[in-house]
Amino acid sequence: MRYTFEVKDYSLQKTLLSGQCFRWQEKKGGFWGVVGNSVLSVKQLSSGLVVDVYKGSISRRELISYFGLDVDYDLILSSISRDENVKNAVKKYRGYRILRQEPFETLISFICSTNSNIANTRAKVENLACLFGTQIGDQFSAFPDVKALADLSEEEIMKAKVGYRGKFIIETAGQLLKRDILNEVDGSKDEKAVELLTSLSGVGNKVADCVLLFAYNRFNRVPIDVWMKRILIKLYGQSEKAGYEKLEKFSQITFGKYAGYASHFLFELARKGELF
DNA sequence: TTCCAGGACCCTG
DNA sequence: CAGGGTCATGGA
Repeated sequence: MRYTFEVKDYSLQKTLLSGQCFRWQEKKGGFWGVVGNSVLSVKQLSSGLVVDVYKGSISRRELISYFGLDVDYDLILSSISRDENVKNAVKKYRGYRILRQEPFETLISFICSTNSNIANTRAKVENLACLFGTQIGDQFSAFPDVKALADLSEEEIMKAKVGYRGKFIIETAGQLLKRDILNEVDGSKDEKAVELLTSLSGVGNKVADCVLLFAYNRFNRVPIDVWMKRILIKLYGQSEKAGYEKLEKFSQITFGKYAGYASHFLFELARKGELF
């Protein structure tokens, strides 16, 4: 099955190799990855995207959702470009998009990201999928479902090299098995959503915001990681010891309704050493 | 060898 | 609630 999407200003490279998702790999001519239970190959055209469904099935509507093709990108860019630094970042990084990923996978992935780096996180997430997810074809695996992770012993999950996060992952999956918090988040206002997410083991403010931004597309959420903090201190005169909420609030006021989008442009540039 | 990486947790003061 | 130590793992 093949889908084509006409879209301008969409860079697969910038989007899929950014720090928002962890399972895409670039091969000759395209990107390969797993979305839900489908193995996809995605190629960049000047006029848009071509998605080949290699295994499993997925609808056009689901792809539009996943790749975030249903947003007004021009509106977002013009909104965040009112800030000069962001405007500059957008010039160099135009085409970067925020995906709309599956919440559970996003949640576990960002638990894995804590006190780690992106490359290492990718390995952990891939290990979890290979070891505990349903195999699709001979080279890919779906991300494991809630029950598959909840049922693991600490010893078993250590095989995925997730380190001390293993306990958090098992506990969080167990909590979700008892109560469908990720569904409740969907209908909750931001403050309540953060409260629900941070009630999960291994989830603090930063991971909660990543989930809200990358899985629920709440573009006003601004994950304050070490990079964003550096940016806010060096470029916006914020205090070294400002707390999380203060920095996020400042970002929302400074960058506006799509502050999360703005922060990711700055983040991607900063971590490449192109911002300072 | 030591330090650090998209932090969170737990314990003190 | 602010400030510390601690937590596996891999790469520089």
